[in-house]
Amino acid sequence: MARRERGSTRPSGDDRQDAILATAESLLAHRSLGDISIEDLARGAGISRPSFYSYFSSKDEVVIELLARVIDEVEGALAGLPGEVSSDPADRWRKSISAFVDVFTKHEAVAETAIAARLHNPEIQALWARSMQSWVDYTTKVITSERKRGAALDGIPAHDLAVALNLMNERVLSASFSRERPAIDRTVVVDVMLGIWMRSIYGSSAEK
Amino acid sequence: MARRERGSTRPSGDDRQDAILATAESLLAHRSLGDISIEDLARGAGISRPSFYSYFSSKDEVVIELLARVIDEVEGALAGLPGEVSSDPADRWRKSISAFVDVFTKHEAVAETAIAARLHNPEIQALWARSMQSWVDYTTKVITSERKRGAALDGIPAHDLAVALNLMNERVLSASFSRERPAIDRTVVVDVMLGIWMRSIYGSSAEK
DNA sequence: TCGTGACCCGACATAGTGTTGGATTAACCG
DNA sequence: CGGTTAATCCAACACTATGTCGGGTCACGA
Repeated sequence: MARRERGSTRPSGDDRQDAILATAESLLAHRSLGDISIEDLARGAGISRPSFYSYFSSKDEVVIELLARVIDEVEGALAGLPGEVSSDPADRWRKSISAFVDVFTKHEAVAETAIAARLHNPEIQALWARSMQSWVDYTTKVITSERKRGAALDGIPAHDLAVALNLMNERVLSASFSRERPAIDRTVVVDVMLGIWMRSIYGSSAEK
Repeated sequence: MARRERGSTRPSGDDRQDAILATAESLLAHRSLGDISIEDLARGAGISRPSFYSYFSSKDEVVIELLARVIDEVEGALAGLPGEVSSDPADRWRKSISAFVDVFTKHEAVAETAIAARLHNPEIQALWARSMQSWVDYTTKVITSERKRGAALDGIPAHDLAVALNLMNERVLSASFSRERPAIDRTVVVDVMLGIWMRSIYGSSAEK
């Protein structure tokens, strides 16, 4: 909000802003936010450090803008998911978990940066929370409808279950991508997560 | 490593080091590591800022020492857990999850700080990883033995399952304690986690 | 009492952030 | 086509925090 107060006679304004964002995303692929100075971002965009502040008031504001764009994509990905249960529940859940994984993969650097930066920045925290909330709401809705038709187990409140499973995905993916240890190999990570989702939601009967 | 090079004629040396650690832990209860300066730690321990460097080479070194002490406690907690299956599996898993939760709760500030600081410090990352690895190894061992006696489901590799469940606990607890949203209420968080563990390991038959 | 050495801190060097005010330049218009 | 305007730029400054160095200080043992 209020990230530029210049007028708009000159044509170069928005281009410069985009250049900063592009520089940030490309630098974040190789270094952490803390290792990138505002000077680096300014130089990358072809402007001086003070001029940076005409476009963003801090490094975090840049991350916020990058994250905001990813979140728009998240909302889109969710809208593309089936609202009703298809013939094969496992297939449906795999699709939605894969959608989550796809967003995470495609914007790996931004996601990792946001996860780290939210710890000291309430605004980033709020944005990330909004994104997670979208997934949780969707998950809760589907679990509830599966329970209504008698396919899914009761016992754990649907919302709590949805929160735990989505937080698990966030953490497990983060560990897999950043090659921490312990972690799950990238090649099987979706299968493992899906397995836990199926058993937690439906019980053992749902195993493949 | 090599965190003090003074000799040891004067008696005050180790006391000062402990004073720094105590100051750090108490300040971390209210502020994040980034909001605490070395000056704050030195003042709290009754020494000047330069003298701080006689005991620790950076703020992170202080965190490492605090975390190392917590980890010693973790190893102790694990040793106190039953190695064999008791009459009621759910009860046994509740005990081990509670042990994890207890450590996390008791050293909440250190745990949260370490989780945040590991993102930019490989040594903290390694220490935390070692702690998680302990839990994962224990979990893997128990799952395997439960499978051998035919009580637990096959399907997901035991190690992968153990990693995912332990990472879930880490993330879910962290969210509950720091009052993020979405999160699970503290009063039910153990029940929710236990429910997912039981269903993932045993299937629906294990529900209470 | 004096020497020794561990310990302490004043003062410095460095690096990054955020701000300011005057110079610069493009667009517009009379 | 030169003059006015206003957006844009950056050199230089102020501030904060980190990490370092070297000389001063104090307790102890001889």
